[in-house]
Amino acid sequence: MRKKEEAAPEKKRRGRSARDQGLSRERVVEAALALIDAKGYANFSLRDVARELGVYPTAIYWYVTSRDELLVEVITRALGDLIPGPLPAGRWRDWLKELFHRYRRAVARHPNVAPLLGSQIISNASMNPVMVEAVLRTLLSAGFKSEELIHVYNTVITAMVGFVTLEFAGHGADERDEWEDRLRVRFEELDRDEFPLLTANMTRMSNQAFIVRWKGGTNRALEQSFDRYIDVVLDGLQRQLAGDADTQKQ
Amino acid sequence: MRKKEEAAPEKKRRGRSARDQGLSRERVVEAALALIDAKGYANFSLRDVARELGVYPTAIYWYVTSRDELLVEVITRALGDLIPGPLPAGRWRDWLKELFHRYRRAVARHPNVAPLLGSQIISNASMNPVMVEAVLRTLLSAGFKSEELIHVYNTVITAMVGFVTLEFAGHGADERDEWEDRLRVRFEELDRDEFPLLTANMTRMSNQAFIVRWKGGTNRALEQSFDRYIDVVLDGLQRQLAGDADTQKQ
DNA sequence: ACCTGAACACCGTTCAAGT
DNA sequence: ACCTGAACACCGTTCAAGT
Repeated sequence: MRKKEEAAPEKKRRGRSARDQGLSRERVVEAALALIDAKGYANFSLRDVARELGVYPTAIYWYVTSRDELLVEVITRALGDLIPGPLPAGRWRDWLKELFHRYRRAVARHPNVAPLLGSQIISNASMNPVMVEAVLRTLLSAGFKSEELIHVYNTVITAMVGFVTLEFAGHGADERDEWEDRLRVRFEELDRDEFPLLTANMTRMSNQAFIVRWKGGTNRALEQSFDRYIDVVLDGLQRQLAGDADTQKQ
Repeated sequence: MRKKEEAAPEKKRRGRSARDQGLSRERVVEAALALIDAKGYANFSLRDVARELGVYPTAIYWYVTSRDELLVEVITRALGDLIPGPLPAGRWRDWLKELFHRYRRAVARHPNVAPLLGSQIISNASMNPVMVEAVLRTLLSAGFKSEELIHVYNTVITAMVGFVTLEFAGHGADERDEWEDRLRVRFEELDRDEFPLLTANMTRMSNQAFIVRWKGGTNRALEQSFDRYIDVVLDGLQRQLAGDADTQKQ
């Protein structure tokens, strides 16, 4: 064997030739994530994964039942372990803060998966009961009552996912330049009388404000905003907690 | 004319036969949104739009330069006008609350566009300078300083988009049932000792909590959570405002 | 058990041609 | 100006067949 490498599915054997000791679910997921990292989600295809691994497209289906199932697995792998270690009692704010930052760092490492987060099947699908349990524990220890637990929980998940998704789910690497130009032009054309605040704050806002920015968030520009956002949410939660205590006393 | 309806591109002339007085950009966008509403974003295709309008797929390109451009237009149409009317000075909380609710109501009317919001090209692309300007005006009138304006602005946009995207961007109508079953099974299998809080709060959380819920948010189940979330954000913003005032006095 | 190989029913988009 | 019609280079997925 290894005499007649006939290159049936156009074996390109790039890098460390992929077909070494057969496929596995892990190798398929790994290849998929690598491709999304490299070429963006918009250009992702199962057939590319197969090409990369040097097999026929249909071989993938032996390890994964559909494209969507593969994507769920990719997300799970990209996010990794998010749960902070246990913290001293009363430090629930720090625990949540750490959770949010871990999430952001994970997505920052794989910005091209962002379009899949918070939308699509994936948000529900990659649900991790261990994380849910840990968040609930933290919130109860903070003093939230179990009637309101769901709502506070939802607030926390939104806080974690919402900002970062918006931040990184710009356009794929390819389309970026094109959109940059279009947006820039649109903004330079804005009337100063009609949009006084927007034009006045242009320099400050460009590339740092959602909707207005034209670069994807692969850089650290929005980290400040993220921290401010987290503080707002945590302050809000704490106030609600204080409010509960008040109504309890009455 | 009208004698030889040869049905070239399989004219199905469903409903009020589509080809009445020629195409237009508006009719294309309208048809696209209607299709997404009816069959979900996952099943959306340009060719379907053409079929619906009784024309060849390539005819679409006369009114729209690409699939993505069409989608941007669809979003814009689905969201409609979000900006609340002017409110008495000092009522910035109410103004923002109204903005958030308008956004949620718009998405609730077209839940299938949710996967496009907050992710994809679309968040930036459908940027509306009028809205940006209005938000900035409200925030400045609330007392936020212009150095921190961007960060507060980003917080507001996240608050608006994040929750609602998560809420409605479940699975398309088709896939829903399948995922329902899988998730339900996963949860019924959870160990009570390993996940005490999760299993104890099962009844309360199912269908109401992100990640845990298996039904898409087409119903009103999460509206309560949304209102709580909004309060948290607004409380948080107000506290930051108070904090600013304090440091200014020192 | 694991993968090939052919085939099906689709896509978005380009481009020349018609009217 | 507006649309047809053919064509290109792709898709995800199914299923029988090989080893």
